[in-house]
Amino acid sequence: MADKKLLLIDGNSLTYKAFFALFTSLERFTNEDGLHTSAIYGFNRMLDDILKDVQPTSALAAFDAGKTTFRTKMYEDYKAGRAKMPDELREQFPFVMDLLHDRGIKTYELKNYEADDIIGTLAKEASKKGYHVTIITGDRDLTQLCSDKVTVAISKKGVSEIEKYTPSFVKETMGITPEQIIDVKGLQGDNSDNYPGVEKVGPKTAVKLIQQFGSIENLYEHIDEVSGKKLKEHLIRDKDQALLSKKLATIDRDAPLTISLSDLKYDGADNDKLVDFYKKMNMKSFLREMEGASNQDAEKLPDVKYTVLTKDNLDELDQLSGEIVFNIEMLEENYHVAPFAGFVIGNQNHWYVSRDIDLLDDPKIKNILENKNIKKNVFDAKAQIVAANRENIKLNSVDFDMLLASYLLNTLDNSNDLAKVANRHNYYGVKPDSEVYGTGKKKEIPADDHVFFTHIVRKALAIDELKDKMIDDLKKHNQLDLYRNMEVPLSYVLSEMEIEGITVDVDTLEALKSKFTEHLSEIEQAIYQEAGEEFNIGSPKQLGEILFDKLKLPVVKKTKTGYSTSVDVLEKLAGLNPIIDNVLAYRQLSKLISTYIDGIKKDIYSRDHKVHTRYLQTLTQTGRLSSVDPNLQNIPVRTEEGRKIREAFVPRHKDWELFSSDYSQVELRVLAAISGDKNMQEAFKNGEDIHAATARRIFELPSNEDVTSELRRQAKAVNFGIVYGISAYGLAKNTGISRKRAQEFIDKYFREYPGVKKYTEDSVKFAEDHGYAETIMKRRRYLPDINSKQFQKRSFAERTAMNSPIQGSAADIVKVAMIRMQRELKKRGLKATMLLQIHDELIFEAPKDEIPVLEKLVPSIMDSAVDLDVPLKVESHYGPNWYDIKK
DNA sequence: ACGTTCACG
DNA sequence: ACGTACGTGAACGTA
Repeated sequence: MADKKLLLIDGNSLTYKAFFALFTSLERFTNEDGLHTSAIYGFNRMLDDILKDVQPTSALAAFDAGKTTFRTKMYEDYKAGRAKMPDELREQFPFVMDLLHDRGIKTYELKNYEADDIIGTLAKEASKKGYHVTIITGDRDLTQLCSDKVTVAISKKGVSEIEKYTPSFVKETMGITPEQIIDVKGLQGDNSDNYPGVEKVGPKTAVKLIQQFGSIENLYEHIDEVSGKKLKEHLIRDKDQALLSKKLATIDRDAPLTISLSDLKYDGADNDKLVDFYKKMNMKSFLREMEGASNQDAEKLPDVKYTVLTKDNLDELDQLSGEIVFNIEMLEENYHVAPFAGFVIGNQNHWYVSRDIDLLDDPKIKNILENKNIKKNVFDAKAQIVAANRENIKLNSVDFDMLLASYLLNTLDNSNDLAKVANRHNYYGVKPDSEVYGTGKKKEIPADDHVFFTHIVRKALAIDELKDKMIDDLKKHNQLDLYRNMEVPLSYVLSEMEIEGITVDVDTLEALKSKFTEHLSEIEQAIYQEAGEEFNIGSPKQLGEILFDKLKLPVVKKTKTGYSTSVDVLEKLAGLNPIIDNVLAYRQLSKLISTYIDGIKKDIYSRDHKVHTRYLQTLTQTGRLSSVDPNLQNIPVRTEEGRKIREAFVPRHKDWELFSSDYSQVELRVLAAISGDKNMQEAFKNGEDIHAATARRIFELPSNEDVTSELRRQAKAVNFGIVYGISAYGLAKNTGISRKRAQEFIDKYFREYPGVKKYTEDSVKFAEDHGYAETIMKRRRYLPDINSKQFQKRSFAERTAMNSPIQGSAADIVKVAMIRMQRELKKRGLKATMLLQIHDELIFEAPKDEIPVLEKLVPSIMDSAVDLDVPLKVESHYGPNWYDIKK
């Protein structure tokens, strides 16, 4: 006889888990009746995985029967004070049960008992009868049911990750046996179930006590052996509570069930009903999977018709007008150099394709692409503009960029794979690139014309199909202005900057390299001397062994894998052994050589001696840009040696100069403006040094007294802390002051800047209510963890809620300035060219005689980019290279 | 592929 | 009791 396998599903817990895992996507999961379906969807995903994994012969889903249970009789406040279940979740429960029935799984609830007890009772009975039992839940407390016959699978983050607990795994992760979980819970209590345990005893202490004494009962028999006077007092005083809490935590394994194991046979789903259910729920991906499973080769992707373009049928394109989809297909991500695989152009009346990119150069196509009256719909406008430019075509009038729109709607929906983005917007008529092209070494353009052309046409069709809906969604978010007047125009600006590139002088890099290399080998020898042996200094592992095992330096911090040897650790050890300073110098030099000399050299194009970075416009969660291949936003500046790297960045013509303008304290000004804090606004309006002004306030210095550099430094740290979403812990750690002192600073700061205090509270509240944070230009960042029960997750989301509007609004401002700047340069016919953006700084190259113009023009455009209640301040510098840029 | 370290705003 | 300052990218060593 086959193995008997029972699957027990904690219905309530998994539905909850699924709902919150997909919380950010709540609005995406609805059916035609307006029913939310996120929890149903997530639940089904988990169910799929666990059914595949376990292959049960019997199954049951248990649910809670209601609020009152035998536990509320024992303790009135059990689970009291819980946040009310959101309506969007409550409405989904009946459908989760329907789903289970259609999938052939019974559901069961029992008055006065919780789902846990049903599961505990059946698990006990089944293991006696020789079943292997798997319990799937989101609740760690159920691990108390683990045994050699019972595995508890806990769904972790998301809907797809689970962790399986066996008795040995419980021991390993928690340090106690499954049976002891209730003892630990008895001592520590449970906040979410609202019972107390023993005062001042948390998880750490509870586990330690139970490891020592085995159980609560035995602990109280040997109460005299407990070390710690206060601890003992608390234990004695709260004894009754501890025993009660243990009882509350204990799952009842003898509940009076009215069903038996023989009722739970599992024979798989009722496929017809399930198809109907998925249709009703608008769950196309599950439908497709079912259809795929029943009919392997008939894929339910749209059939597409297309014409293969040749030199001889280009006249047909005349019929294209109004708006078209256009896509040059590239399999590599760097569109400056990626080989072209082919292209698609057209609309739903007619698609045209070809592998021959040179066709684009024919006026019959070129005129369409350059025609400003024909709207272009694309996926990743900047990539398409740059790619078209390689064929000497100006791709005018991009109207819809599916990637950009998706990113603005939700910064997390920014995959470079069109199919993934389409799926996020409930469109499934296109395969992921990986399925058509393969991945890694095997990635290639399909040799079969039909396979390749069908795929790129389906991609084009997806863009066309999704345009109206996504534009409409932008409207609903109030983001149409952000999309049309900021991000799309910016794509053009960035493409021009990338195409232009910045010149790098290789000889300067080489000269620096030989200097650095010489210095490096001296330091290397010194380190070997001091260590008494040769080793790989670049290996944190070997370095750790030398410093902490051989030289016996004190261990300050550990990482997951061993000793930490990071800068802040080494700086604490600096006085103890001269080797430390040498290691720091070694690290700095090898970083400069590998990343900024050898690294940059790899990215220089031989054709023009320039680097052409790509700005990623749809990556960061705040709205900033990032820069890759190479990253030009982190070229060294803070140390003199590193700064020298900047000598190699030069204007493209002799006698030209580099010109740079940067915002001064833009983030603090944004904070002053959006918080409305009068005191901080006043300081900026009076042109004060904000860090000094802050120091005067928090240290209560007379207004005419000079601020010492030390006090200014401390005030600056607090200002930074505020921008990052302050906590006493973080401020203390970063500045080296005590946590108490840090808290005093923060308190004083908030008294002096009450508007800022209100801002921090309001921005958290806004995120809690709306689920996202927002910038001055309506850029959004969703914060799913803002209502998390886990302190760490929630705290992080709260800091993000404070920081994102600040960092994001600053990013908005720079973007506006860039667009206006580019227009102004063109309008005035200047030769000056915008080359780089480094978050709060714009860098140009220009003939010397245009420098006086730029000195006036750039700051005036930057400081008037937006209208705030606080003035923006801009400073400018120029010189013959990026290093010698001076006032 | 992942973690650590370090470069920038 | 919890234990992180916000946002990035590249190189390297280790698995």
